[in-house]
Amino acid sequence: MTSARPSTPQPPSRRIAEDLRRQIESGERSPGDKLPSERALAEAYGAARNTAREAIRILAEQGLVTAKHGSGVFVREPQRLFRFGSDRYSLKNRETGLTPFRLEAKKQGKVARIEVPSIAREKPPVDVAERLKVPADEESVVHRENHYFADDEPVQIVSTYLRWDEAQGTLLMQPKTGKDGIYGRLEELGHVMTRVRDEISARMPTPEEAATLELLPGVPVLEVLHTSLDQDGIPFEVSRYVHRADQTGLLYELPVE
Amino acid sequence: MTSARPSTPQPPSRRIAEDLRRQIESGERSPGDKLPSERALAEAYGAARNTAREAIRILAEQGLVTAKHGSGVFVREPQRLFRFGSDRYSLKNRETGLTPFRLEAKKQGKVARIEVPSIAREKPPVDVAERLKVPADEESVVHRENHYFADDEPVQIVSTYLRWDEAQGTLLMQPKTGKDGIYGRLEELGHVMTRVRDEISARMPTPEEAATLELLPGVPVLEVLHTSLDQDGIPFEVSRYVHRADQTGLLYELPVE
DNA sequence: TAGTGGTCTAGACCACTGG
DNA sequence: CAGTGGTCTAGACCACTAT
Repeated sequence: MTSARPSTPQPPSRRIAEDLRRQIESGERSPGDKLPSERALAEAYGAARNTAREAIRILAEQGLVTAKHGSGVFVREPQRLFRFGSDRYSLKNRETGLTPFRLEAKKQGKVARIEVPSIAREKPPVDVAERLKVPADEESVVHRENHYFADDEPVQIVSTYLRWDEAQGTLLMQPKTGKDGIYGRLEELGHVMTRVRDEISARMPTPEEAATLELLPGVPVLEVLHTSLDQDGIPFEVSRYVHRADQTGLLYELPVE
Repeated sequence: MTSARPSTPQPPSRRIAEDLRRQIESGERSPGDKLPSERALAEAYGAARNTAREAIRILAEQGLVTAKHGSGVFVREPQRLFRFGSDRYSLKNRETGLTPFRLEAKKQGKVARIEVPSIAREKPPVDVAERLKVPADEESVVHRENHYFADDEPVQIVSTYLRWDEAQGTLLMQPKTGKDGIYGRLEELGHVMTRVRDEISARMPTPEEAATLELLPGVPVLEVLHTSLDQDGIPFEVSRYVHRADQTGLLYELPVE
């Protein structure tokens, strides 16, 4: 009498989602494959279209499938990961004349493009003010916002904050900052990067970030709040990196003790 | 006649979501506050309940609100972050007699608990095999799975992989591994941790992970694939950490160059 | 133009929470 | 018990994509 093992009889939408998930993970449906249409799924399972649709939503939330309006629902392609390493701040990289991002893009055979949508004097966000040790209630920083693209696809958003009293009237206020970029200029100001502190978290994107990064539903972002410390332990630069997590990984390699 | 600025006349569900989002971000609705019920929202906007429900779903996906079945929808409380640092591997911590997790839990005033649901000889996942430099098609590793709790709330899942030929017949096969934990035993086997490599990514959880970590919808996970290298540069331990991103952050502090 | 996903309506019943 | 979210039905129209 007692049936097999329906410990919790799942609702139809979950059951459909589970079936499809199994098919995808077993390789029965490969990346790029088109799933049956919502209407077809509904009919096959004797359910309403909304129920089939809910099943698709569950899979999309897990990052397994992507809906293309007017076209169909497809099994998501596994993405090659960009890797941003702890060596991205390394001085060695300067010898190449390439920024870390251009270097990584080149490794992946992609064309890097960097936009600088804004450079402005601003009040810093509280977390930035804390780390840069500047007042949060004054326009104490310069905010440089950068957008990074690989083959014209957006990959990361970077907001860099510098002390206004140092950056004022220098190349740090310009889109082109000269040889070795901002770190080159900051070195001339007496700040040699000696230690870095990266605070890493993950979350779902804001609508603005989703739009800028052209993120599909169900793709989180990696946020890195980076602080550069100079030879005297003084923080002289804070940056917030927002990476799309479906194409980006981080790599930290470090000595112990 | 021409209305204000409906550049893209948003569908009602988005409009409702946007309204609520503004209210939350402006502080008009504070963390812990209860939102109007789906039925109330629907009536207020002259929409069907499903439309109001869709608006709530959008906010939940962004991690802004949490639905409590039978109770209501609430503005999510900002979570205090656990911080796992690059010093979690540090030998200094051994002097405290506490593992890094217990140490961090204590800092936060919480009670740590660790479960070891399984220890078994297995075939390693391909990414682990690559890093540990063992064959992927044999039962070449011991897999220790650990679940970590703070005040009985699950915080992270850790899968540790060790070479079978080294772990066989030692305390490394037991839940209690003795003084200084597995690293103590591995040191006795001649492996002094000298460098670590952490590969970090973020993604949505699998259903199993969501269940184990009791994750609410819209919460991603942080995955760290960790490799320990000894004094000869030989990898002797690989671990996969899966953290809930709503309560966990990572901190890496390191010298440059 | 046919087929797809995106959104919506107006109901319904169930499962859970709280007083 | 009343009120809440969770799920479902059976339609409908729209927007987009391919052919």
